[in-house]
Amino acid sequence: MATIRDVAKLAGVSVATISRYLNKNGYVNEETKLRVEQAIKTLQYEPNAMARGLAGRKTGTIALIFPDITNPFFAELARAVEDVARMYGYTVILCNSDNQADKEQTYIRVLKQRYVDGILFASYSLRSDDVDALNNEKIPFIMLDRAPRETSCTVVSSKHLEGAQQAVQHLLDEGCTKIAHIYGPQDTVTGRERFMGYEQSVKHFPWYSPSLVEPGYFRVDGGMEAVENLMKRHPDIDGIFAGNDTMAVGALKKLQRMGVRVPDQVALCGFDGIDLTVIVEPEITTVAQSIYDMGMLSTRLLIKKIEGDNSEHQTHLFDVKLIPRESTRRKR
Amino acid sequence: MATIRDVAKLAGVSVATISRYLNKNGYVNEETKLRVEQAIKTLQYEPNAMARGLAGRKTGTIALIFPDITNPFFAELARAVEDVARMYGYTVILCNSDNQADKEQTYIRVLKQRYVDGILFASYSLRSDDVDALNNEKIPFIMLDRAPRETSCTVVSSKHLEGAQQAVQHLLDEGCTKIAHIYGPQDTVTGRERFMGYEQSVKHFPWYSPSLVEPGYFRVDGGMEAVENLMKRHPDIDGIFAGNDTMAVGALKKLQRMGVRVPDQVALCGFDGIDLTVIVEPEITTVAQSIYDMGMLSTRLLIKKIEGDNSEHQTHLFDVKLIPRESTRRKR
DNA sequence: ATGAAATAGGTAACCGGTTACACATCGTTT
DNA sequence: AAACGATGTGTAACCGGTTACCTATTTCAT
Repeated sequence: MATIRDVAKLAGVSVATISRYLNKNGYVNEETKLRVEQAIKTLQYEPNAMARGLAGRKTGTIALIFPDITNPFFAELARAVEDVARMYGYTVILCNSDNQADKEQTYIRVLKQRYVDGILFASYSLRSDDVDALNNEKIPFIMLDRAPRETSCTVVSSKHLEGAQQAVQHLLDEGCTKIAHIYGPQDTVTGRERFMGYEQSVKHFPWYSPSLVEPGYFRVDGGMEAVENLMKRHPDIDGIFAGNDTMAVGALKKLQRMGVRVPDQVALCGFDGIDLTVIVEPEITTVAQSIYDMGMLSTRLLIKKIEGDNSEHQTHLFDVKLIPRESTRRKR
Repeated sequence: MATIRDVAKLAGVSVATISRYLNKNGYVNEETKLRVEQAIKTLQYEPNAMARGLAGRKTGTIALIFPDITNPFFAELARAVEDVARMYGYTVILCNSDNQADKEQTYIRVLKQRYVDGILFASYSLRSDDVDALNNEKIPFIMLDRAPRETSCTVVSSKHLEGAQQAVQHLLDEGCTKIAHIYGPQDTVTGRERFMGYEQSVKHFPWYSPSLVEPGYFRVDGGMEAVENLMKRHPDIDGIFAGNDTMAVGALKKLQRMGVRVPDQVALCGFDGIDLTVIVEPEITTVAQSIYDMGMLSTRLLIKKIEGDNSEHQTHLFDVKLIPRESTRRKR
């Protein structure tokens, strides 16, 4: 591999000039520029990222930490992040924390050691002192869907509470008279807010009971298990709001296995808007988030921060949109 | 951030000793070791990965390049790779090439610049001269499922041809009398070999016709489109072998939309063994690969290579296993 | 007693970039 | 004509590690 000094020698200039040319800062004569370009080409010179990182403290890398690579939600998010990052010349390191706080911590350590320029958190084990620590280290980061303490970092999220209320209202509108909820991890804002939205929408009904909720851990198998327990306790449930789509898919699966007709006997609504919901039959009604847009915006914000934007921490809340599909289309 | 020299000063030794302690090479006295540990702790010292990479040419990073992050097959593969890498102290950079050759090339360039210790290719745009180039650069790599030229690199793959034949045989056993094939990209070994397996198994039947195959691009929507075209041309098809599971899922979806009963009217078999096949109803028969094991083995092989194993290039072929499910269970 | 081997640790060059600072030239302003 | 700013380029220190090479002491077999 050729080094910058080889190029300098061949072009008959000093390394500083090459560096200036590469980074487009400082003055370089037009003719010199041509000679440098020629030298770079003949030597097939590629600047060494390690040396660059070491000397300049910029690596052109951002990391996305997310909790579950098998959840299509994060797959889509990752694509958005990658697309934008690529556009700005950054590389993305995808880090799957597998919902384990220690993995997440390891990643943070490793990423700091590697001088990533910024971090996007779509994972949630982070406590507010972790956030403070990151702030102290001055490493730019953005939280997706989680805000341990609102003002201390920039957050990109959706209107989860509102969405959950829309979902429940939709089920009510379709004539459901006893609606259960499969909730996600309560140490996540997403899981918590959607739960709250459900609770607020149904608590004043006479049929409401705290035994109408079951955890589903944001996973397919969790959704299946939850349905089983719910239907055992309340065979007369006629509507289920699942805290995310993967759980909704699991719920549907289990309902079908139990011989419960969807939507006739039980109407089902999910949350997120991933493609999985239109792959199954019947297609599942869901509260769609603008996943790709969230990914794009957060990446843009992060890159801005990296490149010196010092504006205040902001919170961006995306609208959500209920998409009615077959799983809630009931004959009245 | 504390540096190695700070630690050296505090511990009252030279940087070489710290380095020796950190890398566990060379001799370090027990007492000295304790002082060093103490110093590291009080300074909260973390070695700088950039400097390490630059000086030692080892970064403790491996990259996994794959074509489609939305395909659960690669999600599972990625988890296996990550798990093993973690075990050996390596970090994984996940690179989603989105099936675009240029993205793949960009990644290779970027990864080389960043001194990744090794690369795992589950993507396939690589031509044999690319492979030669990698070999020349002496950067360890392993191909998953693709072997441009068998002897020039280590390959981990499955018995695709055999699996495809098993799939077709299974459909025949279940009484199918006209079997179509939805094939994957023909510039992939996987797509090609499964196609060949199908072709070899059916070409001697009187009902066989080249118009019984359609491309599905390994994607859900591709599978849907393919089914539409196939059924238009041959309404009497009673069996479909899809070249992978995502296409099979798409096929099922379309068949259901078209009012075709699965498996009664058309039996359906996929390939890969991803969880999606048991989420849909009916559950889809598939030829399962040992995805996780393939990921584990290839990562182990890669790390071995990185750590100096110079044995010959080998080809590891995993067995596949037909898993009969409802989508092919026919009343006879 | 002696020399080889094992143990312990220091010095300084090096990895391949970036950049502060110095210096030179040239056109423009006053 | 002197002063100044813009342009163009080189020198060398520095980023934070690794490691080759060297020195010194201890252990141990002969």
